[in-house]
Amino acid sequence: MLRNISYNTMKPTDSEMEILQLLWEHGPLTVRELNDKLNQQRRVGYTTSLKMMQIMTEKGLLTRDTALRSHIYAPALRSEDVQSNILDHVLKTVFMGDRSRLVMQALGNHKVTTEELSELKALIQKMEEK
Amino acid sequence: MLRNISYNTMKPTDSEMEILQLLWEHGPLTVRELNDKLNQQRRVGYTTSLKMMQIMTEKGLLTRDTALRSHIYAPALRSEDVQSNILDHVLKTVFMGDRSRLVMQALGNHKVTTEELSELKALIQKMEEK
DNA sequence: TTGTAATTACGAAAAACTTCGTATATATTT
DNA sequence: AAATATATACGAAGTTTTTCGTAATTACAA
Repeated sequence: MLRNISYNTMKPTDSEMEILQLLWEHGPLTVRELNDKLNQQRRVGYTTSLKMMQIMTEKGLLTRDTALRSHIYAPALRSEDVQSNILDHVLKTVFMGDRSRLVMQALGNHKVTTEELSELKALIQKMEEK
Repeated sequence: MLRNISYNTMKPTDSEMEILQLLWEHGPLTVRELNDKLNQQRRVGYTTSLKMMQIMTEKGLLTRDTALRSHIYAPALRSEDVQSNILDHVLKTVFMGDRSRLVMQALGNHKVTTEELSELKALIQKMEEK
């Protein structure tokens, strides 16, 4: 079956995100290694992880090195790019494009550390300069 | 078939979000009315909208008034609550809980209006006071 | 080298989501 | 009242996602 490449690539499912997060965090892994880490979070069969990673490779979410018997998988995209695309999608579909409402929602109702606050102020400063 | 109530209720699918957005925007609607509005965005059959709305009612995403022949559907949840829950979910699964990174991502790479900037500064002000 | 363990490939079942056809009931019109 | 239009209910097909079993292949160990 043919799988989508470009558009859907940018909004992985929750299960795909789990795998991507582990690869971003730990670097390229074999199926065995990834499945072990995944099983520290929840129970998943080995062939399930294998199949997921094969499909994600078809979709262009992962790349793999087949030089050795145990293939080594890596994310095909930078985490920032995937994050940015998902956020854009949420912005459109959930917040109807109202970016400041999204930001308010993200900040409001939660305590923000002083460190985060100064980061934010710095960012705002930089924006005002332009 | 049994449908999930509480947890999945809070993260509607994209199609469900389309319907919720229209109801939040225009208030309670009949299937006919909603389907008409939906068809201003894309082509959807009447019974498709009907079925979606029935399922969403089962899930607890919508309520309906069956007093008249044409049932009237309304969102069961406030948009802020759904937005907040989706954002929390994205925060966990996509940003690994790093809230300030999410905010930076939402602000960065996009031009922000001066109006949005002052809103933001006001919010930060309020946070610093606590 | 023969058997055991580990790996990939493949297919398919199960579950969730999306779409719509058909049947049935209810109202409206002529 | 009969024909026509409109609504809901129901079932099911088509898609996508998730899960895993089995077979085939490759390495390792006795």
